[in-house]
Amino acid sequence: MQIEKLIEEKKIKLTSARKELLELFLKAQRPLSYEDVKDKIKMDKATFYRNVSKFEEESIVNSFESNDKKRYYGIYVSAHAHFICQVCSSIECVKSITNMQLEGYKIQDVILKGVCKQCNQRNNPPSS
Amino acid sequence: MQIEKLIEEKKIKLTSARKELLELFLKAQRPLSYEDVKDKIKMDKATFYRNVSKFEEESIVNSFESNDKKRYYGIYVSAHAHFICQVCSSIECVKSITNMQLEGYKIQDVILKGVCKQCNQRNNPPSS
DNA sequence: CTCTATGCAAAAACTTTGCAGGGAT
DNA sequence: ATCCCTGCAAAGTTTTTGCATAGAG
Repeated sequence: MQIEKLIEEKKIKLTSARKELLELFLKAQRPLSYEDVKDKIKMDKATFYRNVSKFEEESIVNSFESNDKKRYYGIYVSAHAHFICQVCSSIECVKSITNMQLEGYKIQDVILKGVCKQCNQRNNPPSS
Repeated sequence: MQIEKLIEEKKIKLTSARKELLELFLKAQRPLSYEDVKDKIKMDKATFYRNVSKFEEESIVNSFESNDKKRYYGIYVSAHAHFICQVCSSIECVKSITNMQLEGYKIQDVILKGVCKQCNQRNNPPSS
């Protein structure tokens, strides 16, 4: 199974808390905050933060802050952008922006901020 | 002068605190956190946060979080990306990535995360 | 003069740390 | 059996709010 593989190659133990957490991240298909996670599974905040921190060290997940002040974590997918709507705070994965390059730099994550399709249409309906 | 123009068109008062703050943002040429600001000018945190929040409402500045947990604020410049190094936490403005577009979305800011030139070279020297 | 902005202090929100007990290898 | 992980509680950090005073238009 995918999760065992993710962990086994790294030097950390696969505990049941970690398994639950990674399963959730895989299922979610979008980055999650501690608040999101604790609504789904019973897990102490210390355990959550210590584990995502460990996962980040091992490059299993990456994270970023939204405009709602919370940090969001998700399974690391290279060349995969996230769009954060400044109006409704929704987060979407954007697959079309993949091969961005900057000479000499290593780009690990791309975050786009702005107004999402829905909010955009709500404020500027196509008929106007 | 630039600052009076920025403010006068908006519906907020130009106080001396706001003037100092905007001058600092203009001079800095990079986004600043409250910690950066209070090292340069004497300003209470409440005043800082209330003002940058007001500036954001008026689209005078925009903001984002770094990986150091702090929020950074700067004069709003459209189509202007920021690169945040995950190793040294430095922030750089990237002018070469300007015309990114996503059908139906309004992109207001682009944040790139990764490893900057300097840290990249330190870990993978060109000679190796 | 009126209404908004400021500074201080206290509170809030999110994240981290210390410690004792529990679980994986 | 050992060493890392977990949960709880307490502390830490950054940001927000309440209130009385000061300042801008």
